[in-house]
Amino acid sequence: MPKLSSERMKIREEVAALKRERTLGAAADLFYDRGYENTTLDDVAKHLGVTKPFIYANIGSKSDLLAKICEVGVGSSLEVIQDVLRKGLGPVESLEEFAPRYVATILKSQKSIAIYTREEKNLEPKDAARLAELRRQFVSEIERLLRAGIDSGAFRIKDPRLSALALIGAVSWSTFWYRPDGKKSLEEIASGLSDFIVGLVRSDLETV
Amino acid sequence: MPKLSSERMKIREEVAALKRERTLGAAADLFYDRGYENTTLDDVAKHLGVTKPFIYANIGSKSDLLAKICEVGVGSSLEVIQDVLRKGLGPVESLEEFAPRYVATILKSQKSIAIYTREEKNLEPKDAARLAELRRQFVSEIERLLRAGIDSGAFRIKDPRLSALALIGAVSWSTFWYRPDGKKSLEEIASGLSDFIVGLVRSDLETV
DNA sequence: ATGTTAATATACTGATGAGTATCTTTTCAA
DNA sequence: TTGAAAAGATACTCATCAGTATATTAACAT
Repeated sequence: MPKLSSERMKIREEVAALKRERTLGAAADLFYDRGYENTTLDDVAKHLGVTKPFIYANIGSKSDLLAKICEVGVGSSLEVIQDVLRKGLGPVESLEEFAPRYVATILKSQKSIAIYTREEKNLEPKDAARLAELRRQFVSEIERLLRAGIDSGAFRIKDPRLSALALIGAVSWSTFWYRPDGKKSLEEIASGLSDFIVGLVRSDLETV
Repeated sequence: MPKLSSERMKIREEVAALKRERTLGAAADLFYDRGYENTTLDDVAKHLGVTKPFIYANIGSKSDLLAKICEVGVGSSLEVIQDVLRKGLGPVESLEEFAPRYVATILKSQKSIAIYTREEKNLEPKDAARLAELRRQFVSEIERLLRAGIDSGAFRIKDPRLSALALIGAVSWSTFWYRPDGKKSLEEIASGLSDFIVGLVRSDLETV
């Protein structure tokens, strides 16, 4: 193996990253439109203008591809809540910062979330377990936020866990009906859904 | 073909119905646990103690099986909202009657709804279109109910369509986390989620 | 320039599973 | 009882793909 300058290494890595990104993008488009089992690796390769071994060399097996696509959405959702909680704001402020960012993140990673929801059973058990753990963490952070709001009297809800699941459901479900080219813009939906959520739990609002 | 008495016909039909019901049940269990593509018709037949031609004779192809399973949940949800609206109650009363019945229906047809959500891409286009139309009708009935409540000033929400989708999402999402053998009973969840929904839209409640 | 290695394509294999043709058993009317 | 038809099992076919061994081309260090 020839020694490479760090400059060249950098380019190599960037090229590799680009290939992975494009491959994941093409695969996500196809998995989203047709479903995982109705998409062959040859289809994905064709859409990239390459052939199957290209995918195996750069990403790995079909289920590796799926796992990497699924990770995007859960991963970024978790980052949002953790980032908000890290600031140590009060429950109302936290929720008001979290809600619009969360909805926007979900809509932006629409395909990833939809694919994860639909195709979880096609993940390798190892990947499924890893992602389920991320999801579990996410739910439990939201629950923690809601509990704090209940304790402080700022939220009108009773059951923090059930409310967390309902809230997550209301938002996650949007990945099935949202169309980027629809009447409402991403921003309008994010703001509408987010008002809905905030109004949902806050006890001091008459109309949202 | 020998002429059969109507009595005998009745038994025949009941037997056929029983076979279909059992077959759909076994298939739903397997599709729910492993996913559609990870379940073979031989698996389904094995769980029924029969062989593949039994399924073809009584139901049809694998995707017919899927379509019939998916229809259960959407169908019964639609029935609930239509039944409630038929009574011509006010928006608040309608919502209060609808919510708990809807959640209970969804939880009872959990597998059907989860399978439909996950496996829609594996339906024949014809079946997919038919079921999508049922779903569209359902959303639009809920939207109508919410709009009535907004017009009468009883509901705190602004956008009836977005709220309908959020509400449906909050409930439908439960099919992914609900476990019949979990801590909370179906009734507890139905009541909790339903209070959440009602409190969500009503403007005259302090705490739900 | 040139030899070496990395990247990618071509062309294959092997397993799988939906759907079916055919054989066998059960049911039941007369 | 019997024979015809309905129900179902056995045993196949045939297409599809994930994954890979091998051949080819491109990149690049010296």
